[in-house]
Amino acid sequence: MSLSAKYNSASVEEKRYKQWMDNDFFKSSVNPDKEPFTVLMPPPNVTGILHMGHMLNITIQDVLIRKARMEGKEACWVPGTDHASIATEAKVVGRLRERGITKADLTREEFLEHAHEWKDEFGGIILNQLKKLGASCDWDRTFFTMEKKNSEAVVKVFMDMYNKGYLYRDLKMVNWDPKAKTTVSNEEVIYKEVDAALYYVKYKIVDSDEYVTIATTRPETILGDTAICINPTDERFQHLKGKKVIVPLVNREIPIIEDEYVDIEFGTGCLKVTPAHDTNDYDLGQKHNLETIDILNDDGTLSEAAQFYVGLDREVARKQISKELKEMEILVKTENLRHKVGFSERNPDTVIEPKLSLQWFVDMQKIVGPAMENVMNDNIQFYPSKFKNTYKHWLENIRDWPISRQLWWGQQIPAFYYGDNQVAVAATKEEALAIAQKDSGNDQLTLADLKQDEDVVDTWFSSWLLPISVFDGFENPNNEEMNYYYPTSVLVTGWDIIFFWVARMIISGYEFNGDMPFSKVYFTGMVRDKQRRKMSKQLGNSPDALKLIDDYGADGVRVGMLLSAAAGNDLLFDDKQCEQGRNFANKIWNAFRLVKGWEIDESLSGAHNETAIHWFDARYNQVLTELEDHFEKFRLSDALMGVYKLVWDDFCSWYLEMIKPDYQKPVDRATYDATIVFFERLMKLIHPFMPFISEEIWQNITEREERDCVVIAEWPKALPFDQTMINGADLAFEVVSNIRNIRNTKGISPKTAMNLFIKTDDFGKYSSFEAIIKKLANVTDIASTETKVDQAVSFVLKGDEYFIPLEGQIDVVAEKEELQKELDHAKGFLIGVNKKLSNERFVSSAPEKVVAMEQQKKADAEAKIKALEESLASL
RNA sequence: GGGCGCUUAGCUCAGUUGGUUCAGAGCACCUCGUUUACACCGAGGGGGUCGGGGGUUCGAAUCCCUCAGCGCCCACCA
Repeated sequence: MSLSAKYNSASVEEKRYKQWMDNDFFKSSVNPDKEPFTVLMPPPNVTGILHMGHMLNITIQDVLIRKARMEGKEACWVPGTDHASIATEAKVVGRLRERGITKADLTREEFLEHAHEWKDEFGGIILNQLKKLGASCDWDRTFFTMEKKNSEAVVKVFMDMYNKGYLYRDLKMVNWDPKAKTTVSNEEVIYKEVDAALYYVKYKIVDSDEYVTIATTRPETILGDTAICINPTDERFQHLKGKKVIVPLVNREIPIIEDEYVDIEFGTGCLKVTPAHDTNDYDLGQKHNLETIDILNDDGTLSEAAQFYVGLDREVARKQISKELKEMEILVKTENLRHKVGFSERNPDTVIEPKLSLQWFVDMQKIVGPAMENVMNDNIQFYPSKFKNTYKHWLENIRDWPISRQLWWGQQIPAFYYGDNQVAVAATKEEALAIAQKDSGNDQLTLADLKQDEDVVDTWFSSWLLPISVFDGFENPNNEEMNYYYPTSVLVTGWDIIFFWVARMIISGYEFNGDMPFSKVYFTGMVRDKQRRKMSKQLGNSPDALKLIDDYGADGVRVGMLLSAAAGNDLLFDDKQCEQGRNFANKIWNAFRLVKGWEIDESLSGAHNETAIHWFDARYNQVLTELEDHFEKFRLSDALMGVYKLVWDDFCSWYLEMIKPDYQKPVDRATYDATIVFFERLMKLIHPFMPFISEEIWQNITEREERDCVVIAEWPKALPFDQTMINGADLAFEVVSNIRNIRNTKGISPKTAMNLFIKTDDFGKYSSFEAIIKKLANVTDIASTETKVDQAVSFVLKGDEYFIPLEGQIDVVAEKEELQKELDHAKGFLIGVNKKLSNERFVSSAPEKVVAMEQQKKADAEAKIKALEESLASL
């Protein structure tokens, strides 16, 4: 069989993924004999496409799931997609607009038809992309947040919370997205610093020729002013108390009120109050019984109530009004002001308006208790733990959650109104009617008297239930799957949705199922570009994920993502990292090619390569031990790097070079078999990180049964390892490196054989490594020597002295210089060690181990100095 | 305005309770190499007084204080 020198990822990936699927390796069912390992995938938006954040997130989950599966756990990874109410609706509206249709022209039903059409067209594309990455989900469990099971959960929870008094409907200041024309929660508002103008406008005082000047960034809201406010302690404005002013343009008389809230230092010290369009102003309005004039329509244009500029967008109106004020000569001046303005998370160019609105809210205070406690006491562990602080801060200051959205794409609120704004909350209109009749004592009410709330719930009101709803825990509490899979094992998600999702899932887990939804949370960082900019479509700095897979292979991309992904740290994405991953795959592939090319000579008997085999076995177990520790702490990049070096350095550079037969010579059976076993063991370690190439090699390194796949192979157990062997090899490797270095500096070809003499107290310790040193450093003979060797280059390691005779090639002067340099360094080192050891306080306070170590250092240094001095003297 | 975090080699970062292996890794870089698995490679090598200053200690990248710079989150200042 002839294998290409380049690993061809494309031809392998599809074939192997199909094999796994055909054998149902990713399927999971309740199995009491096994420990469950459950992961709920943070569902990507149903119409989304794969981006770098998904790649990172999915890769990490897949690594954890695959390892757990190999460890014999019942690995269950539940995939799904989110209906993403506001985002998807925005996309659908955009598409309709392209076709010349506006949402207002459609009925709810018609609109939903378009939305479903869109979903059917684009939905699920992303799930297929995840497969390309190798995601080993139980696809039979694929959920969609708007499917029946999840919708019913939402309705059930809504009713439950309403009945418990955790939900209420109220007229409050909310964040309004004028583009999507819906309320959004605080978490959906992104504050950005922008340069704005601060307008100074004077208002005429009633029955006086005087004016009072206010400062505002939003002159258009003047039309909704219902008071001017001063600080009662402000010396400058004592004479204004009890007076009234006239609002420009609309010529409305409004009072001057007093409140401590006003900052004397800011602007003019006079504040105009617009209760309908500012949270603080609203509070002032409540406190001082002010009229509320809402001058904005839902789409952000001025309303009839504004009287002027009706129908004009507020931002355009601002400019025109400021111009008009100037013409009226009541615009005193404008200043530049840099301040923060809230934008919509989903429509990043849209400024969020504070708006007074009747909405459904969750009274969060009533349900946060266990969520706080169980994270703080580490019942639920955060990785990295620093996010506990962020979490704590948010919970401590938690606000009520506005959950109604003025959208159609989503779960419609199960509230039915009748009579004089009375409400019945129920799953169906019929049930609502019964409640309504009972509550109102009016059995004349009919279905026609009930009207269901037009709004839908916030997307997150559906996703916060997922850990329970995906296992049908609302419809059938305590069902078999809930009992087995819940709580899930680990949640892997970005820190940016810690409030949106993580915190709320924890709250709902305790509230609705009495237990945590997961025991560990691994927070991934944000994927940024080399300049630390967040990857985004607008910037065009996000690479095409599928193209990356084409270019570097899924395994290569996974390695690329993982190498720089310490938990919680943002990672700076660079193609270079994927290239490294691809190169690694290629390296593995070629090691495989080498071994596959060997001929076995069954007649070669006796001990061959025993040391090499014994050594690599020890190293393998050493690295495996470290690996388990890294996994324990979710240090996946360290874990991968450990495997990377074990394969590349220990296995390829040392082990294979040690045992490699001469050109076109056969290998003995024992060495061959040991090498195949090592390959199998290495493929197991690689598999969670690089599933495809590990499977391909697993299948081809030896004969396999149909279902004998590395994906379900048993994860190796870390065994005790021979540290003495590892130390011995380290010394031998150092000798080899020193000799190679001599070749390099002296310009001696690796093909020129040399001899090695060692001056040591214990020549026996080299016996195991003699053959290895000879082979790797191209040394013909290794001999012990009592004295120094003339006409030789020397080096010293751990008190032993090594000589390479190089007659006629020794530059005595240069050699002397080098030895002298080394000697000086050793002497300096010795002085330092002696100083430490002669310090009584050090000797008496430091632990014995540390002192002993220093003494060993001293002995080593002394031996080295002695050897160097001898060499120097004889040159 | 509150809170959190960061500053270690050219770049990205590890350094767990202060003490073998503490100054590391990967990449990049330099030199050499058309060696019979791999140039997506091999061999070798050079880079940092751990942001500045002070303190605690026998001993500090690690603990404390302080200064400087950077990043993030939360919060209604017009």
